[in-house]
Amino acid sequence: MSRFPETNAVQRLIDTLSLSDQVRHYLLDALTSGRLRPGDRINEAELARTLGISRNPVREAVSGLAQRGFLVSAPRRGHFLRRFTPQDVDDVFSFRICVESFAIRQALPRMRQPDHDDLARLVERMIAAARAGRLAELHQADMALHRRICELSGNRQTLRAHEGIDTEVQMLIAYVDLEREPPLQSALAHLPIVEALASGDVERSVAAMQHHLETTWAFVHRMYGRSGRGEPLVDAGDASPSQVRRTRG
Amino acid sequence: MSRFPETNAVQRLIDTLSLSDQVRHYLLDALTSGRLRPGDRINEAELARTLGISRNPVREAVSGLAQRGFLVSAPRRGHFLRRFTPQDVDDVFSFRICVESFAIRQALPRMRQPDHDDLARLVERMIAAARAGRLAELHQADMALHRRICELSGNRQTLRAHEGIDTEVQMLIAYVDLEREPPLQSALAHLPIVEALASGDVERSVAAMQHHLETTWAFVHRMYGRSGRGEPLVDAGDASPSQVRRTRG
DNA sequence: AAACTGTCCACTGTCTGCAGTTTATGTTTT
DNA sequence: AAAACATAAACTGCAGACAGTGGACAGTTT
Repeated sequence: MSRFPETNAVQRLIDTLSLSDQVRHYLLDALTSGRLRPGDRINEAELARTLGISRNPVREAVSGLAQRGFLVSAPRRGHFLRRFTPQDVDDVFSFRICVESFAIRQALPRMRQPDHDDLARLVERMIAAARAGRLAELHQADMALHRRICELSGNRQTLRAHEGIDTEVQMLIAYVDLEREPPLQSALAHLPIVEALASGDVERSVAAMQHHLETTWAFVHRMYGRSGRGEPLVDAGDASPSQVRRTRG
Repeated sequence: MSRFPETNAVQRLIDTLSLSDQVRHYLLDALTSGRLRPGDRINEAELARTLGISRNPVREAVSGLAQRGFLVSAPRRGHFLRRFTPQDVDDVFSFRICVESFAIRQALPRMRQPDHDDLARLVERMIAAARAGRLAELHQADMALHRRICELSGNRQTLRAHEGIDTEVQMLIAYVDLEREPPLQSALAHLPIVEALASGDVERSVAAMQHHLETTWAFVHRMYGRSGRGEPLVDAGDASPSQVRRTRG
């Protein structure tokens, strides 16, 4: 089939071309970057016009994101970015602790020196970025670290679940002016995890991870706790208070 | 708004109308029932003709299922039902143990007497179905029980994750003539879980659940272990050995 | 003034059609 | 006869168009 050695790489690039895929990434970026805010409606026709394409690829992307729970859809009315309640924060972070702890348990026995070095380098990058005030890079390395651990677990289910959680977390913090941990502190918070992993102590590693995630959780929770003690900021989709339903599998 | 009490039910029926949704359910059923077998191709046009609709709703459904990982897509070549390796079995079941254990931890403190009664009734139904040889009902109650526990956790992330796992498990066992646990034994295996929950002992409940899932895991694993010790039966999508890629978020 | 009814507009859900690829078939060449 | 090639069929990806529904607004009624 492929006579040219570089065909695979080229092929992959070409594959990425599918318009639906591009739209999906475009939308995911809009969601996680805060350009799209909770409750916002997604206008298929307008988006298609903006991107200079037809509505079909747009619909496929949007429909997929709805199936995955990142958008809520109201039949015949459109798709909306979810709204988040304090409970959503708790659900996401408690589940995240569950998943990433499990990832560590599966990853650690499989890790070799190069893997540990990898993680160490990521933390160094975080610290350097924090010192230099490059917040975007800090954030990026942060995500990469957590993701890497899930990859190292070798468990595709875990990795897949983490991807979903990761997206949710980014959506949660995207549109609030988050009262964040100080950058350097945030970067340093990952040191104990990587060190514990390097020592080979599973329980210590899990504990370190849990502690770190609980700290982050607390920061995010504080934001959502403000506008109403436990009461829903707005329940998913105020656009149609009674019958908005999440597209389910 | 609604003066008529049954309006909600009616509304739900009307909402269900979307063709994409219907196709999605149709396909999910085909996947989990074994009517579609791993490696099988999904022919959009043919499916559309069969259902008497156009290709658009079909594409939306298929695309969504691919994004959720239930299908693999090969650009310009089509969508295929995943193939499964022994590792997939291990990944799914180990992760399932992680998720359902977590569900119990969150659910138990929230459970009230009616909830315990609910679960007890489900187990009774399983036992009755097993004794009567109604395997379909047994299987259905089994799934309902596990799902109910995730619901009782009150954690939407957990429930969502469980839905994905549940689908994967059904796909895993759908097309193999599974060497199953004897029906009655399978039904009775759930008793310790529900009893432990009723006693309020979290650790005992978790242990019971883990034991049960490990037993099931072993049965499924045995099937996949046969055709090659650890070697992939076939890796995802032999249709295009080199460049099948999973549609990712 | 408040509630109700009817009309208009925007948008979703779906269909048909077309272009470019991939796969299958048949033919030629060695 | 097997392999390579050429041609035809089939399918995916995308575009454009249409019908039906929901929502907003204005006019009307009580």
